[in-house]
Amino acid sequence: MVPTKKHLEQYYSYLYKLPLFNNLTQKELQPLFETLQVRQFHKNEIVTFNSKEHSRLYINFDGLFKLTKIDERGDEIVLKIVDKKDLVSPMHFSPHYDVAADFVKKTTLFYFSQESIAKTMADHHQFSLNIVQYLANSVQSLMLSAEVLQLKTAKEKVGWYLVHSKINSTFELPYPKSLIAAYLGMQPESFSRALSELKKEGILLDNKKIKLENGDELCAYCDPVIGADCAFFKTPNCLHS
Amino acid sequence: MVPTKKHLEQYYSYLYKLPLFNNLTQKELQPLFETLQVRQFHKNEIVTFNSKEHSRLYINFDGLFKLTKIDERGDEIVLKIVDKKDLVSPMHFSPHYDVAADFVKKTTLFYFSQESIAKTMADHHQFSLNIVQYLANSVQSLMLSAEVLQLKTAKEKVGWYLVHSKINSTFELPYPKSLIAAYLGMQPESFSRALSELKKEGILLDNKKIKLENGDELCAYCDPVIGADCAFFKTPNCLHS
DNA sequence: GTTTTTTCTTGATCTATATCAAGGGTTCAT
DNA sequence: ATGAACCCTTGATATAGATCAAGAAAAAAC
Repeated sequence: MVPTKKHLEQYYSYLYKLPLFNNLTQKELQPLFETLQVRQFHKNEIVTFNSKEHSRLYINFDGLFKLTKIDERGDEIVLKIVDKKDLVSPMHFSPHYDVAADFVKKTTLFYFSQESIAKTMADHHQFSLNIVQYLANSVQSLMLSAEVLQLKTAKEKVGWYLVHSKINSTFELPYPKSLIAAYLGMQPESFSRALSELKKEGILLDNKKIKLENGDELCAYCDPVIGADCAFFKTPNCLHS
Repeated sequence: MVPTKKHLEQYYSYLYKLPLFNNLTQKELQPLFETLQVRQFHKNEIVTFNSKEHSRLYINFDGLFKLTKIDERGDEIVLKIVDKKDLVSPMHFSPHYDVAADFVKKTTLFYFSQESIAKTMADHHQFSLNIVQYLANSVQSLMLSAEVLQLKTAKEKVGWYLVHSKINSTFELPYPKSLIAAYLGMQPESFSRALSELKKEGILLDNKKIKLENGDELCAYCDPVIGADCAFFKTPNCLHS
């Protein structure tokens, strides 16, 4: 899909603000931006992202999808919830690896071809650094997920997710509970039961809004990486001080 | 530790062959190699790798260790088994993330400071590309681990690991069973029981050597990424054909 | 080559979470 | 407003793998 001129200006200013393009000027980015492509996916569509047909870098402009793997039995893991401004780069996968993009909402993705990205990396060292930063963040968040999924109990997983929501998105659960449950590697029933356990500790979920009795109940479920973005990080009240 | 001149030559030719330095000449690498540092760790030593004190890129020259996270209860996950020639780059972690390096054998690590690496990336675009490749591989192998750990049963996990060993290391289990069990997120007892299940399918482990009755019994546990390195990949006998 | 230590196996039991089943809320379309 | 999906919750039951315990085998130390 080729976007209209009018939209393009709007798209460029959206892109320009993304961390991927940090410390690069509009002028430097212009040649890359001119290769921008746009594609829409409808709700419930499922697309296989492999490096053969999707040797690209995708940016979620608007919408929501999950990156998943499904096995022969139909069991699924959610590798990543891809919200607005998030990236996915099948261009970095090996030719034999693939994941499914499962669209939760109607979604508009931007993408750049592997060649455009490679050229921009060659022309602007800063862009290479940004790509490295993006991949390093991906590595770290996958390591953190592995830790959460393997070591935490159901209640701890849910508590941990609520801390994230508290710190990032102003006390609100950003997605349906069943999506979060899948991301945490548990069944919706277990998620629900974990929530009722947390209620006993003064942590209440009222129509997706997190309500706390004292305000510090979630600190027990925090980790230092997400904690660093908390207003109370390393104050006497914080566990990571 | 400053290595002697005699050792240095040997070290350089070792390094030069690593994928990290693909498509770079000895001459291009010389300035980086001159900043090489070496450190030894003894068996059972545990070191916290965080980006504050370990803002470096480590290369395992000789020995074996595991990258782990341990929680308050003492439960551990193994994020990666780091064998000879493998890399770990705490320099890419956020300042608040850390992992433990738990040395299984006496180990000699090489390392380069973040500054040396950054300079080499700036001077040689190819080196940036190699760093990107290394991180992309890390992302992919973490995604694959997540899949294996979450979706597979104990027996399938062990079968999957045996396929790896079969394809990479000539039918031999490279590490103690308890280490592999930990890497697969299971107890040694469960590993042992899984092995006896596999025995019924004609898959026998005789003193770390994998013995198969017909030769194709492990194919059921293969994945396409590791499968691509198998001699029979995409032949009629292969499940991924 | 014998002892000591570590690793592995096997059996009995326990437990957290999955699964199955059914009812209660919300949201959306008409 | 009313019905139809869909999502969530709660209860009963099942189960894979953990834990506990003890013995066997292998490796390391002397």
